[in-house]
Amino acid sequence: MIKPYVRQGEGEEVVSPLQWMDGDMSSPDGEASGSSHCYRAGTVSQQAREMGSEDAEEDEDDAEEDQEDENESKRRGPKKKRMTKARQERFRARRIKANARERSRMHGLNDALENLRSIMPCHSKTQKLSKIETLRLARNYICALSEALEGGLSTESRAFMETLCKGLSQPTTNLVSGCLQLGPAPCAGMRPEDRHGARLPPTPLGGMVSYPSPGLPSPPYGTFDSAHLLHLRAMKGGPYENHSPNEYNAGGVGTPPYDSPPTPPLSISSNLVPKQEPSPHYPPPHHYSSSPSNPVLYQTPTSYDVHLEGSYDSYHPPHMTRQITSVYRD
DNA sequence: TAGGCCATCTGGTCCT
DNA sequence: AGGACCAGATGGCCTA
Repeated sequence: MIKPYVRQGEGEEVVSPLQWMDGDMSSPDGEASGSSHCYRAGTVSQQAREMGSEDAEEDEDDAEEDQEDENESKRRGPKKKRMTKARQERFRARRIKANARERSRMHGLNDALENLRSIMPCHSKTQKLSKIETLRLARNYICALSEALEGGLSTESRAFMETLCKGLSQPTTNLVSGCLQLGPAPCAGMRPEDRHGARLPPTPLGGMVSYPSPGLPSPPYGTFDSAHLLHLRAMKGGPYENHSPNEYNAGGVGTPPYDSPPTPPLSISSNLVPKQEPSPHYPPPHHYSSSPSNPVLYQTPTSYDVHLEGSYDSYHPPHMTRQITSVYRD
């Protein structure tokens, strides 16, 4: 497999297809580029045609121009300028510059996104939030903090976490709840009766009632940066009452509808406790599907749920080992 | 192997 | 003319 370029940061020079396409038309590693790899096959071959040798170009230009003149006379708009070699070179140089600018622009965008990630309440170096999830979580975070500021939401309440998790994918929800050392928030479409484990009595939201699972280690999802919330801890918390499921969607802002299901109480008292040693086999996989209208959405009950509300010491899915290991190194 | 995520290239549009 | 921004296309990588 020929790579036309490598990503930056890997110690190799970035080579654009346009650069190696020029000259002898061989790829950076010396292979002929004819069939094995064209970065954008159609475009490259088209450009190869445009940038062919001057002799061939002259002949073709003459022939093509005759035909083009016929078409041109029927066509409206400005006549297309002939691509002289000088124009082609200018075009190519401009294109290369534009590509470089676009690259750096996207790098800037990614840097900004990385900055955003770093101030998210959930931060994991290994299980990095995707771009879309970062934006969703950021939006939720702002909403949740706004509610907290207005006094309607305790930062320690489960509702706070639910607000954080609105519209997030199940893996991200797990990450957030893991950081908060909560069980995963139940997803829309998931019936309460599908959740295994003991039925627990309702808890006053915002209270510190805890239903700890015996020996429940904190999942290695990442770290919940409690410093983000410290300044809010002194604020009055309160029941999370007037929160309609779709209020955040009123402005048509992206996040899919979230039907808040009845939420079984879980331990929410530990979001500010020191990080515990995580289990090396956490989390087990969740099944989720997504659709354009509702990306998070369906979670089949798994043994994970059993473990969350009971003991999950015995759950060691071997196929998760790699992910867990990497997170564990975090 | 399919699907998600990502980086990059590219052409179009708008603006200066 | 050239830069910024955008969206579509493409292919690589990773994970379930």
